Amino acid sequence: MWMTIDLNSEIPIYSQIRNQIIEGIVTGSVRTNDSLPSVRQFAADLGINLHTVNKAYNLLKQEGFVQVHRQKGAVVNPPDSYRANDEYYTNVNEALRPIIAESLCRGVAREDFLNICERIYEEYGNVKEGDNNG
Amino acid sequence: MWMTIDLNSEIPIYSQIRNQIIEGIVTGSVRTNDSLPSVRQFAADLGINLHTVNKAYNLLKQEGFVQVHRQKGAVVNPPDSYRANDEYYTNVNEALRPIIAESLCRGVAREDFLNICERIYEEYGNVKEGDNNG
Amino acid sequence: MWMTIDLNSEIPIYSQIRNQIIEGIVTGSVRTNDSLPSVRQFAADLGINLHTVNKAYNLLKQEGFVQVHRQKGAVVNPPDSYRANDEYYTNVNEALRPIIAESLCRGVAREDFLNICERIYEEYGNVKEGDNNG
Amino acid sequence: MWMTIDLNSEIPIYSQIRNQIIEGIVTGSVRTNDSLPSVRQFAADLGINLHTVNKAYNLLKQEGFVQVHRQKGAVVNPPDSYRANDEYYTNVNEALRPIIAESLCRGVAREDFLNICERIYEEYGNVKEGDNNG
DNA sequence: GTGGTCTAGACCACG
DNA sequence: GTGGTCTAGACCACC
Repeated sequence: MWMTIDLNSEIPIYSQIRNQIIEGIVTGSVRTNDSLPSVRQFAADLGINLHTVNKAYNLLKQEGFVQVHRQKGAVVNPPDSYRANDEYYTNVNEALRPIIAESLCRGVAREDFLNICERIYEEYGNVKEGDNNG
Repeated sequence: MWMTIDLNSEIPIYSQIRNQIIEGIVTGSVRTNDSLPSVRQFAADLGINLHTVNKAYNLLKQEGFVQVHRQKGAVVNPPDSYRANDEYYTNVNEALRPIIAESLCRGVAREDFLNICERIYEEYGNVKEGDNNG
Repeated sequence: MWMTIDLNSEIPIYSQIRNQIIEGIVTGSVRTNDSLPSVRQFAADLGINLHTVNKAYNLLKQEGFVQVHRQKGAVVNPPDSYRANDEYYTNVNEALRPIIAESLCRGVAREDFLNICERIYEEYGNVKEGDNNG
Repeated sequence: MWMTIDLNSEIPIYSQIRNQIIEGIVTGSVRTNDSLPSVRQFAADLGINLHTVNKAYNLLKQEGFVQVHRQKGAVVNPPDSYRANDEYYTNVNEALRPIIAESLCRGVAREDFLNICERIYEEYGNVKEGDNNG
């Protein structure tokens, strides 16, 4: 499967998995109703422990991205299940504020910062609201 | 000192300290050549462990924001010491990518995301490159 | 047959089947001496595994609700076969205690909780003792 | 600590822990801002694995009952953090419906069922809304 | 000292 | 075969 894990990263492995699955949803390589690989399969492929994959899946479940199924494993929810809500906007704000503060502090112009964001958006192919899957 | 620590936050206390000192540099409440409070003083004021403040200072030192003198304690460097470099741009990109991916996934339009960023910039008073302190 | 299975529910499918058959007895859509569908038939109708239906039937048998014949399949017992006994009262108590504890904890007034119960009773049409079937 | 674990119960150990801590909040033996025992300590006391206790604490955290702290461990939230909301009422309904259906089916009169509930309420000392702690 | 992460391996419930 | 639970033991981050 399309995924690279950096065992030496500060980011926990389960977060890396979670992030890349979300990326997959954005880029269209993971679609609504797709089943993710079984925890055992995926763990074997990535060379990590099955519990680590399981934790990633449970995190995605808790965030509304997937539903965990007895037989089919983790199945990707339709986009409506994880539409941005107030809680999410709060979280984004809290995540962005220190990043932006540091950028300002380091002398990065607002335009430059916004350009970085735009470039990332373009990487993801300018997916628009509602087009990401389904 | 102007600082609020949330002991219940998921963000480590030393990161909260580091973030707020950077915010202070951005807003001008912390200036070049200012001495930060001594670790003992600061720890006592915040009601936290001395080692925690020390860790925050060492992080800031490592990132170029301050210099640690034996006598004067942690002293804020001039802006040139921590101008954005390639390494920083790499880090910002890595930090932003999963945030933007999740926003896309959750159906947040690019314009909305950029507006959130702009609003944070305005909170910081539209500080421009080079104006932040000194 | 009148039954909806939620494959995504946390409740095991065999429990869902068992619950809905009990509901059927309460509402009168399943009567004493009725034969339940054959495991094969039922499994095919619901699009699930044959073993799952079998497990539900065995559970119902063990609880006294049905009898399993070789020919007629699962046949609904008369109400006397599954009248509440001490064991049942013990079970109900054990099931209700954590639910009530949590309600209290979350600030739900006793009257509100009892009203919820009453409303469910009314959904089931105020069936009275002994009137449920037969 | 006041807690009894039944290793042979169908109810997972982590659920038993979670239930009894909620009971503790209701009866007043666990109060707002109390720290629960450390996962290691508690696991040793109960003769179970530390991860099992950890899972219980994380469940309580997710449900709003506690906050997990780096130093103080799991700290009980004020009642406002876990006031009943619409989601909770939905869950209660779903939990009660099969219990009530079975009671009806087994010939338990509505009054008897409500009496069972009342008796449990009295076990918990007729705690009223808002009186449970704080 | 605390909890968080990860590994390894077992058994069970589910279908 | 799947995920869920539990155990055992390791290392690390935090304070």
